Amino acid sequence: MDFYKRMKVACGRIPEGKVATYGQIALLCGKPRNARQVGYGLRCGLAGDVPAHRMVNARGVLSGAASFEVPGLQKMLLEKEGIQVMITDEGQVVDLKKYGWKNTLREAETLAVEFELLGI
DNA sequence: AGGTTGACGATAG
DNA sequence: TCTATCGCCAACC
Repeated sequence: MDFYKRMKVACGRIPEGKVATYGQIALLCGKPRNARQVGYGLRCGLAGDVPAHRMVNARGVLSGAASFEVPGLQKMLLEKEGIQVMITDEGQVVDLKKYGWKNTLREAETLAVEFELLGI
């Protein structure tokens, strides 16, 4: 199984105006304990052209903001999609209750079938 | 081959 | 709720 190829597909499913967590994507990719690899894959561009700005950690923090080309770019992209980004002592944060992607079990299953079909 | 790193996450206290 | 600590694992020295 090619984790990073799966990542590319899974990340592509995150709806505009929503954000997903690293752990959530790892789970969708069939490797629930590989949250760190999701971040690694994005940082190194191993997942190709994906909407990396929609990725936050489990607390809603834009933990990868510093890795974007321009400082503040991730925040800007999110706000352009209607997502409110707050500034707290933890840094730039979004409200997961409001903007977190709540994928259905059906979506997860569909994704799994697709991976099988693609042989990844 | 073995130690370190890190866009993470869960849990105990 | 906040902190400390531990588990995790592919990459990269």
